Amino acid sequence: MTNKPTIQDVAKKANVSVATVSRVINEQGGVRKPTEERIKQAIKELRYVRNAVARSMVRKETKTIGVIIPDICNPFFPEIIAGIERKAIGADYSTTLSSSNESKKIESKIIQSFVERGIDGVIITTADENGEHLQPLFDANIPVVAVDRAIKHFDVDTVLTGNREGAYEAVRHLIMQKHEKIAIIRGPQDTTPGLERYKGYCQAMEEYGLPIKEEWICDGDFMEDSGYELTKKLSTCKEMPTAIFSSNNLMSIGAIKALYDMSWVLGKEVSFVGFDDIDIATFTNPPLTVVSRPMRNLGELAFQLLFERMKQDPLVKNQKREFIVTPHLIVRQSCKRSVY
Amino acid sequence: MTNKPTIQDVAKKANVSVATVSRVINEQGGVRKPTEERIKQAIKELRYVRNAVARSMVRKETKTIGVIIPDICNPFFPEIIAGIERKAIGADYSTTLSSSNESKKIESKIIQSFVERGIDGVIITTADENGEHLQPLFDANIPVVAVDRAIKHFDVDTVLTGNREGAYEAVRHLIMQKHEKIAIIRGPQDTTPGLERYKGYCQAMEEYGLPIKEEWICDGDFMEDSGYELTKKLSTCKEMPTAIFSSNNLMSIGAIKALYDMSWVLGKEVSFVGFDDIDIATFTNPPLTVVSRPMRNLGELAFQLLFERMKQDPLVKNQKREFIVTPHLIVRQSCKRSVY
DNA sequence: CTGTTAGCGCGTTCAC
DNA sequence: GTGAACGCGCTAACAG
Repeated sequence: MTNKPTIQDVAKKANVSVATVSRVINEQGGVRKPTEERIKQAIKELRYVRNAVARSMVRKETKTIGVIIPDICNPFFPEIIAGIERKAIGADYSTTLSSSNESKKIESKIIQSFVERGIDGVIITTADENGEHLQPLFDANIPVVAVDRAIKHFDVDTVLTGNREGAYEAVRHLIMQKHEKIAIIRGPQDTTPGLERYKGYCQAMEEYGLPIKEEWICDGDFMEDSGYELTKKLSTCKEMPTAIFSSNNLMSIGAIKALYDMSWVLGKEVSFVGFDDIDIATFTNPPLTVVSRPMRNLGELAFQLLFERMKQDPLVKNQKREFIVTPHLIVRQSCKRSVY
Repeated sequence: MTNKPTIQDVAKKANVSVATVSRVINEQGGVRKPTEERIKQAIKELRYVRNAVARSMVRKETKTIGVIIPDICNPFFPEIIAGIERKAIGADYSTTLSSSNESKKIESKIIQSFVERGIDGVIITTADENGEHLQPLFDANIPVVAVDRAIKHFDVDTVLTGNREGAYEAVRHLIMQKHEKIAIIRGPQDTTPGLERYKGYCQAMEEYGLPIKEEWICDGDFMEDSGYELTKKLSTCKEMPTAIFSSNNLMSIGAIKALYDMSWVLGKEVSFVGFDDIDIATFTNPPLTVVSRPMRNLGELAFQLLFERMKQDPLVKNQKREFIVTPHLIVRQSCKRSVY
């Protein structure tokens, strides 16, 4: 960032004023053809590139959006990001990405940095759904879209999945296979996905008059290790479950690993359904039945909503919008009830 | 980004000059305690946050680095990114991420946008190793670090993996299991990883005096589908290979899927080693032997190198540095030579 | 210790 | 059609 030619240099070289150069740079028209050519020539010769910082300064926009996610290594999020970026690049926005590692504190810092930088909008899967820590964003009047997890403290556009329905369908599927003793590995109950998926589980169980033993309810943290540990724990139940519902992808991986390690035979001694599809699903024996959702679409939708906000589309003013994308069950073979 | 209080407002409220406010904001010292307190109070009351754009304008740095990768949905890259971000956040840098989708054209656009935005440095896994399209970065004097793929046209710090050694070890391992007919699913030969891994394969084969049939050499594009298709193709060889070496993670997944679909029995009719570890590796039957590498470290190292460049550390001036991180073989069971 | 002021590079009136 | 000049918010001399 040194000695870069400025609009001044171009103006001088082309024998015009900076105003005229600015006009052709921004394609505002109203410049005679020959002048324009001269300017373009100068730009090329000088290798001039416009300075977005200075431009942001006067325009009061950075054409940049911030994205905050809790864990970039969970394959769910790269898909979301890919969706966001796809749309963003089309709208000529850059994407600044940060991972909070599920820490509210880190998230606050990221937010601070975002508002300092004058980001135009934020898409966030928050580490803390209370959301008071998003205050600075609202102070600065920066539009926010929540993805996958809601935000309680503020009214923001939100893109969620049908968590409850998805979980309900999954458990119902288990029940249809004559399962009655179904355990759940829950996610954090202070997150929308964690709680709603649990509710879906309960709903299905209740609807079919099935009892829910306390020992079948395990609390995980959406990470692989907890899936592993909790599955081991489930194997020690006084009343052994014949099926397990796992609340997310990473915990499913852990769970399956545990099953293998304990020789608790999948699809024979115990059935399994997980929320979110995973690579390993078709490699286990039998393949895993899972709840799947169009992740890339979630990201695209999120950007779309944010974009409208950033443009201050009058149509969407003052109304919180909530989109719930419907997931669907991919039935493979891990739920068949066989001999027990 | 509207009506935000400025340093002026704070100055007025605290009855001092902007210079003094600037001093406390930047913790430069030389301000009497009571004045400082008054200013801090004003900042709090006004909810003032400093404007990084204006600051960048005069400081001529944005405290932002740009990261370009070819495919965010390849789990290899999120790990890299996690490593970069970890270090970056510690050094108080933000990270702007963009995915090129392996397109040189898109990559050029991203680069253009980066230099316009006055990014301080770039970490890139380029879609085109020739690298002429990186010219604008050098025009603008922006330091660059290449990760995983080299850049030919310019001398830049580079972080690579021991691709050849890794592949060599993998193939050698196969040979030690008495395999002689070993096929390779190659990556693009105009990429360092693609080419070097192929060289490692050749080296091992030659060293042990094993012939390489042309039909055993398949050209993939590092994506899952090509792994799938090429494995199918391999099954039609006149002289069937007894082992396959796959050049990357995604192609490995495709390959294994193909094996399953064709009932070409893994670990029995055909052995397998892949470059890069993958989730599914421990779920296949038998589990997959793979070449593994410390991806997060690659990212951390890359940032470290870039950081030194950005600080213009005189120690590193004018020398291109190249780091090669050694991979290692994780031996599982997919290579045992059994009955054929 | 604190204040004044000159830019940083650009977009935008408002004249010409 | 084109140009001159102001100001965006801040930092960095330089004065006091």
